[in-house]
Amino acid sequence: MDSPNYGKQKVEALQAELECLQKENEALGLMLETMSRKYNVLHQAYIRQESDKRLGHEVPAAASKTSQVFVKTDPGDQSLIVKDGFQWRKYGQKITKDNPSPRAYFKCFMAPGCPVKKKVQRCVEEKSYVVATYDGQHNHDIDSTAAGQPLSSTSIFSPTTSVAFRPTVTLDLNLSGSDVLQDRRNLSSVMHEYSSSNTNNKSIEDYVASLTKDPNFTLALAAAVARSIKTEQPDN
DNA sequence: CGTGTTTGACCGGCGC
DNA sequence: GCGCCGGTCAAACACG
Repeated sequence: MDSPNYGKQKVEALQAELECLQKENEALGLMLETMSRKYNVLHQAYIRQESDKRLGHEVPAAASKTSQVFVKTDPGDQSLIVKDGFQWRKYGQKITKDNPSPRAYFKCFMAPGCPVKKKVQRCVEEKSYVVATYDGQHNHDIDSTAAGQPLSSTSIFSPTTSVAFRPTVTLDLNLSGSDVLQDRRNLSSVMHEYSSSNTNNKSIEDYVASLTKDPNFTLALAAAVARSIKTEQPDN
């Protein structure tokens, strides 16, 4: 068992695992950075709203109707299609200054007069992710039969406030009312609970059940979980 | 031929 | 006032 081949295979396996973890870490770092930026924007907006309230001004509620989700896709797939259970009609596409990838504009047409729009753009730093920004609230229910399974084959991270849509796989990383350090703790807490086999948290089990449907996510997560368990329990 | 997508033109907001 | 940029419109085009 201690043959050179066995050692070589072990090194290769560890290198592959390390590479996998590095990619995972890059993606998580990117999301964290985005969340931090979002938090700063939201915090400034919150401060403005509070000062407006003190001055007796009415605060518009429109700001709370925007959400942003990260969707893991095939990096080679340029379609910018996010299956979220709603029916969207593309009405425009633009190249923006801050991102060489085109931004696509969609309107919801599942119900007449539905005001919801979304913008979909490939993430500038992590090409395997697209960022979908939802604007407005649906005036109708989701039709799961209309557009295939909603988001079940993709990995979703929702770093901001959520609107009334139904992601199957959503890590609620709502930033409002918390600080960045708390979000870091929440993120690591989710990963920790994920790695603990004796958890009684039903929602985590639901997450696992949903995420295991995605082979890519399962593969990457399994490596991360294994690494996490080793770190937590070096004796084992 | 009907429906959905593409893409250039246009418009309005914002910063300088 | 001007220019830049993001968002929207609508005619042309593609496809079933």
